[in-house]
Amino acid sequence: MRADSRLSRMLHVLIHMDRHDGPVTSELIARMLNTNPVVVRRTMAGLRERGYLTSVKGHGGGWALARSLDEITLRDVYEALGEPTVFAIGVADDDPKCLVEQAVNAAVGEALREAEQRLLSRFGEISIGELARDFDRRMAECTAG
Amino acid sequence: MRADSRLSRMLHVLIHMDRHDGPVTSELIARMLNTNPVVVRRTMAGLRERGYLTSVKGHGGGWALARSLDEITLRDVYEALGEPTVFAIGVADDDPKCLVEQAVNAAVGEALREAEQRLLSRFGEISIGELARDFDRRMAECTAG
DNA sequence: GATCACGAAACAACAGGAGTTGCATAACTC
DNA sequence: GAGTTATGCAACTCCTGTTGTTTCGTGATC
Repeated sequence: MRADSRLSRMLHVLIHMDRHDGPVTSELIARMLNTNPVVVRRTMAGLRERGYLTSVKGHGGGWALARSLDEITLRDVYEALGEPTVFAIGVADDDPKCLVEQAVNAAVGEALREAEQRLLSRFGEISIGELARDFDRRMAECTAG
Repeated sequence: MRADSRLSRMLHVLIHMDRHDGPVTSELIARMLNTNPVVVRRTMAGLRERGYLTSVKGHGGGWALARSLDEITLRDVYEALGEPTVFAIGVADDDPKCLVEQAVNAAVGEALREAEQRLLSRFGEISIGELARDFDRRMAECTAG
C-alpha cells in the first residue's frame, strides 16, 4: 500500500505557516508539498474543524494558524485527520469461531494494540513547536557551516 | 487498504499443523483459512524457504512442520513472509531538500522506527509454541465450562 | 462585475494483499 | 503407463484507501 503521508505533510505545512505572514493559499501550500490545491483543502479541512486553522475565501484569503504551534501535538494532528489506520498488518478475523485463531488474535492483537498505544502516546508528547525549534537548529547549523 | 493478515494466518495454520498427523494439503489449509489453495501456497512458500516447513508433491503429499513450534517465533514468521510493511502511515519524502520537512521526518520517522522496533522485538519474544499452549488453556476452559 | 480563493462532488491513478484460473510437473496408485 | 493427487508458477482480476485531477458553486475583495 502507498503510505499515508498526511500527518507528515500537515506538520510540514503548519511549521511553514508559522514562519509566514498573512494567509497562505492552497495553491502555495500545494507547491510546497508537491501536490495540488484540492488535496491540500481536503487534508486541511479536519484541522480547521478542530480549530487549529482558519480558512478565508476570496481575494487575499487562504489558510492561517489559529493556535500556537506549542499548543498542538502530533497526536492532535493525527486525530484531526480522522485517526488514520496505523498498521498495514492485522488479524484475519476480528471475532473468529476457531479457538486456535482466537489464541493467535489474542497475542498478535495485543502486541499491535500496545505498539499503537505507545506510538500515539509518543505523538502526544511532541508539540509541533518543538519540531519548529529543531528546524531552527538545523537552519543555524546550515548557515553556520 | 485491506490489512495484511498473512502473519496471523500463518500462525493459525502452523498451530493446526502441529496438532495434525501427516501432511496437510493446501486445499485443507485453504478451507481452514476461508481462502483458496493458491493463496496458501504463495504465502507458505517463504516459510518453506526458511526451513520451517516442507512441502511434498503428488499423491499423499502436502505441507508438514520441519521444526518444533517452540523453535519458531512470531518474528521468524514475519521475516519469512518477507518483512511486510508494518505501518500504513509514513513520511512524504524519505530524503527531502526542505529543512522543515527534514525536521518533521526526524521526529515522525524516529517515532515510527522506535514503535516498529518494539513491535518486532515483542514478536521475537513470543514463540508459536506459547500460542499453542494458550490455545490448550482456552480449549480446557471451553470443555470444562 | 471581474478576479481570487475556498468548498464540494465525481472520477481516475496507483499500490499491495487477496482471489482466481490455467497449465506444468512430480509422485503415488492401479 | 495411464489416471489421480498435489504442489509450483504465471497471469490475470478484485478490493480498498490515499493521492491526483477536473469541474462547478460560492463568497470576498478590488
